[in-house]
Amino acid sequence: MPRSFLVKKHFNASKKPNYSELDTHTVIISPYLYESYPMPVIPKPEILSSGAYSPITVWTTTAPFHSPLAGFPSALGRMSPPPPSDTSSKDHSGSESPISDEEERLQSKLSDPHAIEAEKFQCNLCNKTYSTFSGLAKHKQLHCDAQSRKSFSCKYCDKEYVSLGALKMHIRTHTLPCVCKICGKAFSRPWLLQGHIRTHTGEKPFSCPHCNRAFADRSNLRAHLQTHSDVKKYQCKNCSKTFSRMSLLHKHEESGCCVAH
DNA sequence: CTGGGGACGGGGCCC
DNA sequence: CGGGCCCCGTCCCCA
Repeated sequence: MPRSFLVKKHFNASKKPNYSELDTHTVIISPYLYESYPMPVIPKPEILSSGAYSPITVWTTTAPFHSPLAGFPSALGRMSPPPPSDTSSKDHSGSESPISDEEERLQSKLSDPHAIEAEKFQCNLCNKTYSTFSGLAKHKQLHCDAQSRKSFSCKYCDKEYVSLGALKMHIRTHTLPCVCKICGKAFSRPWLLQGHIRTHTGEKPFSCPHCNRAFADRSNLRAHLQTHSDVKKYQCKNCSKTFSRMSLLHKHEESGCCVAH
């Protein structure tokens, strides 16, 4: 599911949202998120505290020798498939399996003590080194990972974050503290509100260097700039036609070009 | 139908 | 740690 459109569906009935309904923020938020939280919901400190904080439990994590974030679910970032070289793409569903795999790998090296000597097992968190993998694994299990993999869970949905700051930022998307004084619409962040206010004022601070056309939104200018480019950003794998927007490429693909792979 | 614009949302990064 | 900004992305609408 697209990440940001639970919110908007409520306005589908008409072109322009009826903000008069926004006496509370209720309309903005998908109701199922708040079954137990009658609106308006003001973010309260406790949602960030112990209840939401659940250490360890989350990461069934990946490659022991990568960054602590290596196994972080894609919720944190753009969905990019793991590099093929990431052999840790084994099934991590069982907490023991990664270790077992590594140990298995080591077993094959046991015949060559020099290899073991050369391959120090270093904790990527505290830089301690171990001569055996199991030593490192034990260390990580008991010390570093347990501390580093703290997760901060959103009280309103099931998202989890590695930092409190990230969680707080996310929670704003539920509480929508920035309210437009003109129409009452609420936003998660001040700059989103700023952009919205431009729709009232007509201010368009971003202008195209090629045609001087002005835009209220930088992203829209960026998209517009694509229209001046011969080779656009999104290319069809089949016919090499390029498109200024991903959505246009998708439409193109769905309309038939790439159907018969 | 297609291409483009408008409005908006979310995570990450930087200061 | 928090705010501001950037970048990427989506949906909707219209010419």
